[in-house]
Amino acid sequence: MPKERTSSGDPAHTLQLLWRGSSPDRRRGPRRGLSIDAVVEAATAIADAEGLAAVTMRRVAKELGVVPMTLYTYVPGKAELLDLMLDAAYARMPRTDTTGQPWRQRVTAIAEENKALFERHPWAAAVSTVRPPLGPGQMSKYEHELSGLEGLGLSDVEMDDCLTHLLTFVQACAVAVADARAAHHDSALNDQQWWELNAPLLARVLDENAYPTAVRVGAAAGAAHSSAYDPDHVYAFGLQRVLDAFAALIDRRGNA
Amino acid sequence: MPKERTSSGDPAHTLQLLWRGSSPDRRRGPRRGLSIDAVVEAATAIADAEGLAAVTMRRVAKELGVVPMTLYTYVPGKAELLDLMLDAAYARMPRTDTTGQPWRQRVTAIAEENKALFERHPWAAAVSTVRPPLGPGQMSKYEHELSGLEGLGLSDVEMDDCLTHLLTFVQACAVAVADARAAHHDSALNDQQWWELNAPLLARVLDENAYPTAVRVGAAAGAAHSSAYDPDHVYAFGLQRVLDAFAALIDRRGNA
DNA sequence: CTGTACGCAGTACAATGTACAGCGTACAGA
DNA sequence: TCTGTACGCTGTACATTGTACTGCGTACAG
Repeated sequence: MPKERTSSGDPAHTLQLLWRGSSPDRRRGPRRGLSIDAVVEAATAIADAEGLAAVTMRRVAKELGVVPMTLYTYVPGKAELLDLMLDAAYARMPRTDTTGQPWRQRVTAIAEENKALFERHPWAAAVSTVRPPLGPGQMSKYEHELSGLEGLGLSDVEMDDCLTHLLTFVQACAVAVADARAAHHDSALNDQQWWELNAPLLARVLDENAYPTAVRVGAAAGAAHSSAYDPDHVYAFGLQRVLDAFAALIDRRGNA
Repeated sequence: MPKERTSSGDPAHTLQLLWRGSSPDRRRGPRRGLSIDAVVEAATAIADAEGLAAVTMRRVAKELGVVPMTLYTYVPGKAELLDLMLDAAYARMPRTDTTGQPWRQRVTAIAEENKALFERHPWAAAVSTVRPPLGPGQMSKYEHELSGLEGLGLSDVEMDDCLTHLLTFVQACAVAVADARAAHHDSALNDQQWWELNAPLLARVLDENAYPTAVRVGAAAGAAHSSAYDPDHVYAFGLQRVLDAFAALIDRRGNA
């Protein structure tokens, strides 16, 4: 499926919510029983504990002791709620100060911070960021991460390119982890069990002569990690590749 | 959201479907009006034209001139249908013969084949592959792509690692494109229009002094590509990085 | 004191995957 | 040739989702 969050609402209103624009004038009527932050916090708690699929308007409302429709007086819709959740999560990310450290450590720190984000909030990997939440959290994150890439001799455009490349990689890893978790959740099998169940069945229908390389390499990879797909290894291996790639780009620039 | 497809059904049955296991004995009752292939083909046609969200059991059934529940006599459920769609798409991928070419061209060819897959079938990017469809299409694809990585001095495990890294990257790019398409579809705005709408609003709430690097780099990146996010550029830039990374790994191995 | 704006609640609807039960067909065995 | 049964297909039904709409009561502005 395409990812979640396709806010079709009014951009101005969404931005006002993200930046917590003050209420325009004195409020009439009964006092508000909740706050945007409370709604976002409740939704985030549910998502952290049970995954994004558990975040339904009814569920969030129940958690807050109100009826579902009440939420719509705080948030225009579910898409905007996801925007707010994501920007709040960005805002809460610890931002390591790596000034003075060698660039590989600085880039690694950026990756680790994002990895930690997705470990604390696995659902965040599943939220589309092609139209990012343009809130203070996102801005501050972007500012912080770009700072880590300054002084390497990269152009501004290359800095953005490299950051995008790095974050795309980390998010892709997180998506895989989240998918595995979701599959585990509603198939009652974890990845290893699933493979152990399928391997012998596959061996029966698979002609080893037809796929010699696949069988050989697949066996080697399966033996090397405990399972056929080891997320930690994919991340560790991939991060080294990304660092090597940046090194090549930086060297090229330095010699030019 | 987590991605689609969490087949909770019987693995043995799913494998039998993927490999088109013959019906065990002589059939009784009325003759079948359709075939698995027809169902898979119809679903794929809908997904290609209107996205994965348009693929509902009711819609597929209507396209085939049957009632929704009829599909369940061909396929155990929607998850398995997605498995079959994906494996069929894998099977149909053109497999370029790159024997004898330099390794960069061979790796590039693998990337391009996958990019083409996602261009022809954008929905494929949104289907989770942490538990891949273990069918003939997937197997043949894996065999083909591994062959392209042989003879580089990489170990079997490294071949698998590199392939995973490459495919993860290409799929991540495709996911972004698919997300943008989906957002365009149900917000009536394409990415460029969305940015043009948000940029001036953002400028009003954004303190330029608080995010100097972000504003500077963001402006440069936005000016360099026509939009703030250019999928083609992200792919082209990223592929070069992946190739550089592989080069570093291969060189290291060669010198070891 | 009163009118009105606004927070909150309840009902309602369309869309989804699919469980379940019934109906009719066409082959297996007589 | 006749009949029982396995099986393809249909129709109805249900739980779950986001959210539009309507009504009620509150608390501040005048």
